[in-house]
Amino acid sequence: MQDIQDQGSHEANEQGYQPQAVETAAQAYWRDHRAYEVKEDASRPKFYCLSMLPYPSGALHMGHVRNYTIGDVISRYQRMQGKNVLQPMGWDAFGLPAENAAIKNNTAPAKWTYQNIEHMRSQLQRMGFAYDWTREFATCRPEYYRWEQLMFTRLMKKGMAYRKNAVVNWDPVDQTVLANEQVVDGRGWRSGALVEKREIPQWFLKITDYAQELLDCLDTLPGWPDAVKTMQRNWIGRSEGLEIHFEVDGEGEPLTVFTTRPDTLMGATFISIAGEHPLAIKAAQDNPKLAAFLEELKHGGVSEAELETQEKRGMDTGVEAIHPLTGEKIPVFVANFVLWGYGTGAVMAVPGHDQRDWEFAQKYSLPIKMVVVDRAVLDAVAEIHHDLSKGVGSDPLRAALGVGSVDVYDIPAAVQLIESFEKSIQEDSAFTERGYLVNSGDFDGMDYNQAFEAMAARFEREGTGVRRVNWRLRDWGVSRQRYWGCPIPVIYCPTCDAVPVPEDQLPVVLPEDVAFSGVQSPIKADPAWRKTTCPQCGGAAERETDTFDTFMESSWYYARYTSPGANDQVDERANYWLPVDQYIGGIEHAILHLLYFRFYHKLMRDAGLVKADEPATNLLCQGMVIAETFYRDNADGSKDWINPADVEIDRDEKARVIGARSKKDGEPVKIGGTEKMSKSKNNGIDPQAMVDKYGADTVRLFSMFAAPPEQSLEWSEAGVEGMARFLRRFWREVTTHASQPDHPVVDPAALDAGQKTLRRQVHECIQKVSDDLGRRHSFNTAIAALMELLNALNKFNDMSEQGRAVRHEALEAMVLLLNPVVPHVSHTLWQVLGHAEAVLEDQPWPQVDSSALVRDSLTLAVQVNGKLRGTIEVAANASKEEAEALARAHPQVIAFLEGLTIRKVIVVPGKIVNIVAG
RNA sequence: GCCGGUGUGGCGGAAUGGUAGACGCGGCGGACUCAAAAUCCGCUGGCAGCGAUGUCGUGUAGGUUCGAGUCCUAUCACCGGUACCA
Repeated sequence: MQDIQDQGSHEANEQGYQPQAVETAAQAYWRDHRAYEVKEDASRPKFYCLSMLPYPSGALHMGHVRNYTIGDVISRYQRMQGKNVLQPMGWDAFGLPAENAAIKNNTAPAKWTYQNIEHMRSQLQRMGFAYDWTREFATCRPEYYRWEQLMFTRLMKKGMAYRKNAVVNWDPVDQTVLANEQVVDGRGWRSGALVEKREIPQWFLKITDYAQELLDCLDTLPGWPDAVKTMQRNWIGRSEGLEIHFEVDGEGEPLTVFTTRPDTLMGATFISIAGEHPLAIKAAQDNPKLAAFLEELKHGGVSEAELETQEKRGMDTGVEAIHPLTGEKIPVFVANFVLWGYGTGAVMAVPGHDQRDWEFAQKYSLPIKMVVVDRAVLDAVAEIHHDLSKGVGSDPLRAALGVGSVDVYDIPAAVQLIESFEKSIQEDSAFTERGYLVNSGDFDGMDYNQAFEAMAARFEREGTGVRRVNWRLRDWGVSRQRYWGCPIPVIYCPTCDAVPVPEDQLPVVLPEDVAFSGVQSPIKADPAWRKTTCPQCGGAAERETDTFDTFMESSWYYARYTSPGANDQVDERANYWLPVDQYIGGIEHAILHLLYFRFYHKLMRDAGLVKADEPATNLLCQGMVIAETFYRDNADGSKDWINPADVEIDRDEKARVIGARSKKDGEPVKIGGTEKMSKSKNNGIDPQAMVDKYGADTVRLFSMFAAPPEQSLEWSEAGVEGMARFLRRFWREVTTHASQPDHPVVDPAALDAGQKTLRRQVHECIQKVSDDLGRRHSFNTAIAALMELLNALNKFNDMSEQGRAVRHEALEAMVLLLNPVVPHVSHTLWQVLGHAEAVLEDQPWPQVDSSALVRDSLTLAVQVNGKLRGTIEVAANASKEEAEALARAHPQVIAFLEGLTIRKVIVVPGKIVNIVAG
């Protein structure tokens, strides 16, 4: 054994670092030893590390490489801590791009998808990720989606799934429903036709039933980023308010509005309703102008971004509502910013105290009333009232305020203050802060909370309104009018209506061998597929031809990995592995996927399938991978994007970038800025090409080193070369050392000063890398610490016995510390250092020897008035007084203190001495 | 529009209220070489100065603090999401 290793290290030394050979050998070893296949083991703590599964779009991109390298580093690190680690991988295989590719390449979506999976799987394997491949699945397989269909039928029976009409983007030329992404500037991306809104019946899951729990449980997730939790809170959007009924002239039914600002009710000067509101539709029947306006509102897409940024427009319906407090008649407008489906589709408009209403009122010359003021204005109002009445306590406003002690009155000033406040509401902008009520009769002087309570009590007593908790969150629409998705397991019967497909008839299988033109779904076009019999009455019936939103599959895949082959959605094994200990994926999933994922987990919990309340305890959101863009202008004004791999950079004498040239023709190209890697800007860097050129370890190392995980990562091939250089230097350091005939053991008592210093650096490095990888997930600084240690080792030329012993300890530690990031290199160098072949994740993680960390002296910074003036060396155990005395004696300090008196000295032990003088 | 994030040398970034720029890239100088590549050594925020050193400096404008890149207020720019892209 020893001979073989010596020979191996000798060869390694001669040839240097050969990434392709090293990686092939390590991967073969892991495969042969089934190194990353795991089973439930109650005797060991488990760790479930999950990266968001990829959509099989064709080839791995750098975003995948980054995501999965982070997951792999955490997985390998946790296993080296003795955990039973599950790290699975699979394919989010249904989706729109397969349909687009099918049209473009004239292949069936299924075939295209399976080919992509084959290719991308081999790419993942080439990266050396420690996955348990026995648990792999693709979500487009009936073995997977049958359980999702089963869950849906259970939810139908519980009343958690229901059908209602909902608005979609309709392309009138192609006669299809468009995704929001397929609507560009209000037009269909292929046909170019003006998109219309159309209502069609669709299936929904009652996520709103879980709104409160989804909100409350965020507080039980300290391991989730605050940004994600805040976005989810705002998305769920709990608000407490009042529903107020406005009687409408000539209508039996009152018009109901929801408001979170009932305190501003007296300032309501009109009502805005959505175009889809029944009142609007009715009013339009004998008002052609209004009918034309409603028709116009139907143009354009349905996305919130589009609706909220369009110009605010409206039209008077001619209908008048009666203000419930004043009895005044106020106009009802149709407005394009009121959304049908939020609240009641009608809002009371208070232009004085809502900016959007204010702008609308300005545009349509509607009255603006001031009913809420700040404290200073309220006091001015009170003073005037006091002066006029001269009676203490006779004025309800004064009573509410408790203003009785004001004895200096300046009436003209008070009037001026009130007038200028009112003028600003009339002319500048709405006053939207909470304040105190004026011009509101009995409610004058009240603050927001008092007014809310008083209004609520009054309306509830009179039966004209009610307290209501409103949610921004809407039920999850899961129907898609597309082919490449999981069929919704419903049968429509003329007598029994919508019937869930019985369990013994599941799965409803999507045919894969189809011709796909892109205009219509093959299962919608095929009457034979549709035709079936009703499970209840046995009569002729038809299948649902819509498919599920693909977020449905990605909402429970994490649970299926725990229970391969289970005869239900999951089995008991799920409760061993769940919840996921570390989930990793892009920040773009902060709301939709991660909310559906949490919701679906609660559905499974309430079906008795899993026990935990939340699916994942820790979440890491990694940033995008970006790259420089380069282009040339074409004659027609368009741009010709040139891949960064084909461009050379020109610099001036100060290394500033002054231009770029094509490697192909040497002619200049323009620099277009750094952007997310994309096909459209041709700035994608192919991971495969990088792995072929540098090896997987170098690519992994760069993607972990170049930026902290949550930030965007700029790809730089020069940076990649730097990583390759580091690995070559490390390789040389280890192989050179290993070629020594013996490897002595460290004797701490026998070390000289230089050896002690190096050993301290080694143990400081172990401490930092352990903390950075395990707790902070600060991979870039962990790698920087290892680079620093290699630089220190490089300068350490001590060939004495203890010198070699310290070096040996350092190199063994480095091989293990680097293993999570560059597992192939570590696998090989571990043997070079004289160990038998092993799964390195089963080796214990290096431990810090705290006695090696002890220092004799420390460097303190010395400041005068917070500005650095020098440093002092103090004994490690020096007192504050000793540190202060040394600082005062520093020549620079003395110079800066000349003519000043010392007022205070702040000593922070081990850090700083700050002398405050003036 | 709304919600969330980011902003530091020529570039990627470090600094967990305590010496701003660790580490890497790029650049400059040198060694080795017939030469080049690779490798190794040294220097490298701006301004002033031979130098010691001084001074300015973390998007912008204020504030809190003995001390702010870090905390607070306002503001600008860019990025992500915005419910049918995944």
